Amino acid sequence: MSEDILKNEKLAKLEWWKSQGIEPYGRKFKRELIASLTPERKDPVSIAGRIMTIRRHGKAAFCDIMDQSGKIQVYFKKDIIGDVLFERFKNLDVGDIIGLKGELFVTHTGQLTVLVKDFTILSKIIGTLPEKWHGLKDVEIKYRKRYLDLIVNPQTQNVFATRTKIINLMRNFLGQLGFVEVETPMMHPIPGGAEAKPFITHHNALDMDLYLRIAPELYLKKLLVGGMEKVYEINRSFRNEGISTLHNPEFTMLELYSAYGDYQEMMELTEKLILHIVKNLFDTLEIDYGETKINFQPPWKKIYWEDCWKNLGIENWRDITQVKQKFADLRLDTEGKEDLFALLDLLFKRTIEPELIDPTFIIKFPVETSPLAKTCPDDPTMVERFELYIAGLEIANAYSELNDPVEQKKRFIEEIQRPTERPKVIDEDYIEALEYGMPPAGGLGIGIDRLVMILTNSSSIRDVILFPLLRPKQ
RNA sequence: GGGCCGUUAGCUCAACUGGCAGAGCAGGGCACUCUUAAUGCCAAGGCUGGAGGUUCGAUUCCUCCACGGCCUACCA
Repeated sequence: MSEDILKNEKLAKLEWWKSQGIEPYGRKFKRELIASLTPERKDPVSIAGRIMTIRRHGKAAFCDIMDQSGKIQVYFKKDIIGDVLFERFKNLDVGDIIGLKGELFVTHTGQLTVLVKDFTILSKIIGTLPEKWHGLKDVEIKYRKRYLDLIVNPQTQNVFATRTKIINLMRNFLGQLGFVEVETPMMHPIPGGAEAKPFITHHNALDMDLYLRIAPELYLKKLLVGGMEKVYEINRSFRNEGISTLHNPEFTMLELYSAYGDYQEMMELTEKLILHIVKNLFDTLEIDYGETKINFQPPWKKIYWEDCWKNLGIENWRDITQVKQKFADLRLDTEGKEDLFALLDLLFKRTIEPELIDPTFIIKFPVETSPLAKTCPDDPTMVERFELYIAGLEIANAYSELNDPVEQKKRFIEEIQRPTERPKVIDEDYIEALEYGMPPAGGLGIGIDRLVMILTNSSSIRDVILFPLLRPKQ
């Protein structure tokens, strides 16, 4: 059956409704939530929702009506609603949105059902819903037409309800600790706060190029200078890089800063925050993720970054020949990389990262990889920083914030001297802010999309973003 | 950007080594006033993602293109 024919049949029904003097796209309808209905209810009920199935039996029919709270069976009976309404009922389709009034009863098979007394059409479907039994499986259609996915796949509703819950749990946890939620610019004159290729846009009136933010970090720390001591932003950031099961060009992070704290405090906070979420979502601290089980039981494992290399048998990770030798020993391809940190990063990804299933903090990183972090008091070549890994995914990144403006400027200069596709500009505005004195602070970033992936057992970031970026069809 | 795989009816899927493209659901008609993947009967629905090529003959083999998936690269 071609799509046009199906559509024309629906359009004919639409015309039928109009010919009866009924507007098939209705207005406000006073209704109660389907999930609130219980068998004890004796008085008339009023509900609205989408028709998901119709089982016609000549002069009667059963339908399932779904609203966001749930689904209930309703019973249309000709000798109850009369000839006129029953004729209207015949011109309803699966997918139509209706409002109805009736009384609850329980069928012979024990199912709570609304005996319809009156109903009205609120929105006529013209398209055709995907099949009721198998649902919508084609991932391309799921992403492009997320509304269809949401209508027919209850699991999808679940994932996004959980996503919202996670973010709400973050907000109430942080609120209780006295953190203030703020909003900072998403259009930056100079991209900063992370090492990533930015998107460029243009402001006409000011005739200036702007960059979509790659991270809110520098603005949030200006707020620390201003005396806002505990701030966070649940931020959409944008990175002009590849797309994968772990990367969407726009993604959501939690970034927070706590004055007079440090990375140790951030580690405790991270553990408590994620445990707060896990405990509220599940009855257990052990959850399934794909084929593996993740155990969130605290305290979480802590491994020094430097020890990762010792454990691999690399005596001195700064010796690039030892690092290259390890690649050779493990028969791993260096993929043409020559830079020490690029090689270490790759080796970490190949050998260590996949093993970090239960939440694990990797602690203290080389200063070269962390231009915004404070160095360790006992070792100026390393910084007070950690990354949190769960299920082999990098979930969080935090450090003791560098608040020395002179040191910061030096680091920026070193940074732009390394090869990068970013504009070679130092954010003097940020340096100037530091010159007015930023309190020592701990800062933390958590990848919300990835955390949601883990807590909803999703294998692709696209499954936790309502409208992931796809190339336009045709 | 590279490699591999996929694309068949509105949806979910078949079609062996090249031989008339098939089913369930949805939609249409008929019957049916407690069904719930309702049931029974009838009819319809396709340029097999697009463009070329090989062949008597292509959903099937080859080339190119489009879109997607996985891996990989880029990536704090």
